Amino acid sequence: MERSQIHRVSVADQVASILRQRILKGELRPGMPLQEVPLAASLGVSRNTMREATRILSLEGLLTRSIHRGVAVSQLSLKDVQEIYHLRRMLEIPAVLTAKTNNADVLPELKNAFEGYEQAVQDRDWVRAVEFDLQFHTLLIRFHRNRRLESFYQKLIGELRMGMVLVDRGHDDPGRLVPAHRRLYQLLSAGKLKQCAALLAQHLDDSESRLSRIMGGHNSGTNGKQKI
Amino acid sequence: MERSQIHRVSVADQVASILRQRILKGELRPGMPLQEVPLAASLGVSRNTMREATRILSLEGLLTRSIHRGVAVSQLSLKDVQEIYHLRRMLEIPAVLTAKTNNADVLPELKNAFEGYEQAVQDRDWVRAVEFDLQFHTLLIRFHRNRRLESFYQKLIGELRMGMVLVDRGHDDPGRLVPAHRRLYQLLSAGKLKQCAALLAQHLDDSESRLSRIMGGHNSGTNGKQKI
DNA sequence: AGCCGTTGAATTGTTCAACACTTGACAACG
DNA sequence: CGTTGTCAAGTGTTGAACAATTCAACGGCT
Repeated sequence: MERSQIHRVSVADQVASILRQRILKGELRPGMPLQEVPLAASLGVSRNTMREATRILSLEGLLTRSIHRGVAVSQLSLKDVQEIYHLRRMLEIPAVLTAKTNNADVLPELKNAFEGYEQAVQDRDWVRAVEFDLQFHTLLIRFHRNRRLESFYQKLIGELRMGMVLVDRGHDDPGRLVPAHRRLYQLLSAGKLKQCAALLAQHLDDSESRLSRIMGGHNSGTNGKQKI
Repeated sequence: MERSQIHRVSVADQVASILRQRILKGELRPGMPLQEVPLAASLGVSRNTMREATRILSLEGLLTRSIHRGVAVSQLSLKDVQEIYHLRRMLEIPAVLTAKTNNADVLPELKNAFEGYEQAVQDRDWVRAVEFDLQFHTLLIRFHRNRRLESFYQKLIGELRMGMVLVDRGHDDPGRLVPAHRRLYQLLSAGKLKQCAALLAQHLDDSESRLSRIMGGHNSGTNGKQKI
């Protein structure tokens, strides 16, 4: 009868979590404005609490504040995507290269992640697929054994998810880059780190060009407004 | 008569800036608890606004929230220092290695930074010295040309400053690692990137061991309490 | 004396209502 | 047709209140 932490979280944090999930699942689309009063009322919290929640999410990059104009779900530009992938390359590739010894605990989780990915793709559940995809890469970062880096990386990934979820709903045959994960895992567990890093670099390039192609394609199709 | 941005910042943001400065200057020492009501009153703002400000700073890592127990200025542990220096190495060294072409605009700023550093050390103004020291390294990061990375790095540096300012007040002959900056600049502007990277690695090692030695030394001397 | 439950003040978490300020749209006006 | 004034809607900020929780002090108990 010991709970590691006895559910001691403030309401503001819970509200932030709820909104975060909604954004990451694509329920709240990029560009969509959020009004304090109705939103607070719909969740049964006060306006001040809602403001604290939006403050949290805006510092995470998921919401964009514009003074006296309200908050809106952030919109990724192509430049943002470039920037984020630049960072992913910079962080993930060294991660697998330093993975030689201390991977005993991470490997099973990696396996679980790519298997869940494959399953989700089979089920045509794109939201879950994206989730597993990015969880796999987050696990790679764990090789660095650095909490701050991990939380920074997860912030990045959160921003990406926003963009990914809403394009994957379309078509664009996702799951084409599924087998890469399995192969990455195999190379990693075999200790072939340089090969793994090379494949990862290519995989990231694929992923980036795929995402930015779609985003550039019908940019105005997903959301015409650029404001806020 | 065009101001790029016409002073449009919320009170909460301004309060956060003020507190941030006080923390970074060492006026508010690590471990020190901050009470909402007196603090809000002293700055002439309401409690809610003060709460938004502390929310901001806690997400930056400068303050630590403990539910129903209040906020306190964060305290760096030795493990934190290790973690941050690990990241600094991971980010700064590749930065100088990729600095070959696009350094025209950064170099003058670098020069300005290390000259300001030398001046501050001559004046025995440790706060300013630390500021210039870390500004120099922040400029190195700029070689990556990545806004998100820069703001992440600055968050890291903010945490370090907290720890540095309060140990430098002591003795420990700061300024011993002054000449390194000048030399780094010279190597950089001469295009000797590999030498520069090597020196930088050594410089970071020096800096880390110096800081952690002092922190480990009279840990209980600077602040006995470990709570919150 | 030492242990344990209770009490109560102090502080934070949250709500609520009010007002000031800004924005954006619309209509009146030249 | 463009400019200007007006106005509603929404955010920014305040102040006061109440609920929930912590912490230390108190007092009874063995």
